[in-house]
Amino acid sequence: MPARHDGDAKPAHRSRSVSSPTVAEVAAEAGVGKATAARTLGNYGAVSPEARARVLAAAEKLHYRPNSLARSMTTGITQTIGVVVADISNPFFAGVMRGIADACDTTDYTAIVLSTDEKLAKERSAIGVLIDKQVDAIIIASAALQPNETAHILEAMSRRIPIVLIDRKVRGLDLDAVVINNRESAHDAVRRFVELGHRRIAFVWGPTARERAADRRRLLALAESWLWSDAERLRGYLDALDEAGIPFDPELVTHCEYNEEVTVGAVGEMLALPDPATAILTTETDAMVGTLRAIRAAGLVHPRDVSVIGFDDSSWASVMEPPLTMIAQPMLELGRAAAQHAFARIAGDDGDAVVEAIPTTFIPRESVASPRTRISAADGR
Amino acid sequence: MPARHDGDAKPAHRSRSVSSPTVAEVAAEAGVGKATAARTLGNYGAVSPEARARVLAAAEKLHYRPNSLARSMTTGITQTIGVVVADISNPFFAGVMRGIADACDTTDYTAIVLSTDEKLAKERSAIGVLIDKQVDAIIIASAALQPNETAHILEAMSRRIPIVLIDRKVRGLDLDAVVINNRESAHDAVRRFVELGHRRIAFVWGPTARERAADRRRLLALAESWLWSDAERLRGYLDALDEAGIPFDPELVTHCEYNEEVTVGAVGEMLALPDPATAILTTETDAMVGTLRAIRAAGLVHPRDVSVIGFDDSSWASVMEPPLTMIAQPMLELGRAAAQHAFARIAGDDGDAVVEAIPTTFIPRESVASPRTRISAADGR
DNA sequence: CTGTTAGCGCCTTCAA
DNA sequence: TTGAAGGCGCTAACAG
Repeated sequence: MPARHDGDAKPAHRSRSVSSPTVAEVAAEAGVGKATAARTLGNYGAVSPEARARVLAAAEKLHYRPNSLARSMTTGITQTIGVVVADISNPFFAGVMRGIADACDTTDYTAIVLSTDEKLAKERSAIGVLIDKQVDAIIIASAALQPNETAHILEAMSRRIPIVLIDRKVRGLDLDAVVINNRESAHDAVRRFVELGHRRIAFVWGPTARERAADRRRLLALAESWLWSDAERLRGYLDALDEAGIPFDPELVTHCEYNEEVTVGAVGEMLALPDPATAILTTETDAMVGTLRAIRAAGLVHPRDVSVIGFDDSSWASVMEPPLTMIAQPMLELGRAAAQHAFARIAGDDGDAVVEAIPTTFIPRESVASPRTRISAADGR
Repeated sequence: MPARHDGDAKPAHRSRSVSSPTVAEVAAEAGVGKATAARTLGNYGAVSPEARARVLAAAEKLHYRPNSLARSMTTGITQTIGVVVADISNPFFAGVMRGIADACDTTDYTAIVLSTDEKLAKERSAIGVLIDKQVDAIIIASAALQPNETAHILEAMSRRIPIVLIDRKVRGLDLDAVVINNRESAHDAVRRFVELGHRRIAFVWGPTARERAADRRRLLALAESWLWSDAERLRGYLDALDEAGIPFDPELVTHCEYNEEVTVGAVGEMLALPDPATAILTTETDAMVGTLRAIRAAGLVHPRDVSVIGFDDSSWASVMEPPLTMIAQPMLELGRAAAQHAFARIAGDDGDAVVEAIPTTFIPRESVASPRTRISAADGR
């Protein structure tokens, strides 16, 4: 015990170094007990105003900053929430992240972000990292489709970490979720096409097709194996078709595999049909960009030859010629709301899981018009 | 000392609960000392293969997971890096963030993101948060312009936290920096205009003007008070003008205040000049979108009436009619490179600060052409 | 209201 | 190589 009887060997060795002062040092400076200093510095417990003032003054003088690691270790609270998304560079998730970040710095929380590229393996390891980091809550846009793919989420739940789903619900998971009203939004867009007289309405969406659904029922069955948000949009599309008594035509539902090039080809075929599409709803930016390229490649012009509406507004949409009618998603609100739910759970709220559906905003511009007479489209050029 | 002589009172009370097993528990299970278990679990020190195997088996059996907080507290290493940007929802920073995140999950680091909205106050508090969280390094796109605005960064440096600047250098700070070759990129773009015969070349950029610079020298002086990256682009623009012997005209340098609406107005004026701009270089997305709107509002068409080139490519640029010629920034590479520098510093590299300039990619499309004869532009419509 | 005394789970001397 | 013991900075439980 060499340093034992040399009372201040260690303090002396460190107190003048770069490292921050500790509660004990502040207490000494203030002439109070360690606990009293700790109480005022961590503001908990009760301290006399007088002692409190002395401690605060000492802390100020010594430039005291609490060691958050030590604090977290004893309290189990890290003031950190983990965010798991497909891709932080995707404008949608970037917007969501911003919303979460805003909510965080209002409440002195801090956010850790992890991207999964929709890969379950990466998602699993992301959850592992967050558990190890002992985040106080997790907000996740999960790529899990089936209940048997949710083990990692259940694991986090079993450790009593509050979890909030964002953008997508996951089957079999009874958790808070913040989503947009996908189904209604798609339904509404298609209805607008219908009202203008369109009957050949196409749906250009993300998921990769494993097979081409021959009929409506089959398609809906397959939808179970796609991201919830995509499936909902498909349902909305079908809802509107039903409502208008328009039969489902598999040739008008085109998979773009979340890829612009694939979209160009797929939409090209759709436009070359004997009875081509006269209106197109796209579910994401790449799909819209690909669709526009396909329209142009076919020598057509929107909205004269084809009307288009797309999910995910962007400032670019307003300078297209003509400007594009879009469905804007409230990304910031989505993120903020998710964070609020997370905070509520952290605070102890153990009520039933709540699903919050935030509405999109329909932004009418000029890419939608009545269909041209079929004749001109068939032999026009 | 109530629990003192009751050897396992506490362990018994917790070992079967939800909390993870500790090194001590693993050690007990493996029948070795705590230190030996700790050594193999934290893989440091030397352990006999035999003991090691037993410990690993025990850890496996008990589902041991190290408590990263406890580990961080004793080692001072958090395996976390902090990222401070203006706005994580801005596609540029979102891309940079993705690059950083990719580098992080290759190296088992984790990233915390904070947005500042270019506000120094928020930046200061962000740095404070990161210091408190004890991140191992900080990557920052600082809004600091003058050496006297860098106290918070110096503070972090004094705590020996490695710092890497990204996107912008900061005057007075001798730190690693990863940026793009702004000046050369702008110079190159303007030179292309010149080569096609343009003489009335405009520069539409972000910063808010405090005053309208009357001449070249004054403008450069003012540039000191703008973000480094913006100032560099301006210099590149002026370089090209000099090279071509084109006199600087203050009416062709328009401030858009990072705002689309402002841009529309400013560019509108520029297009209404007696001797209007025939080519425009924009420094960011909002500026480009605003410029396109202004061009259209003036009843003009690109590139016939005005040629345009802009910084920050986007998939939308390719579907504009005609497609836009753009300067693409390597966002992912920027992020990755910054992370690499951070890791190197964490690993102990204490060489001189290095500035890495990553080149942009010029993407020629169809928004650039030779200027029309002045006459038609002057009284055309 | 206050100070004393224990830990939190880990890494790290140190002596064996 | 190994184990015992001490300490990181903080909160928490308990007397006073």
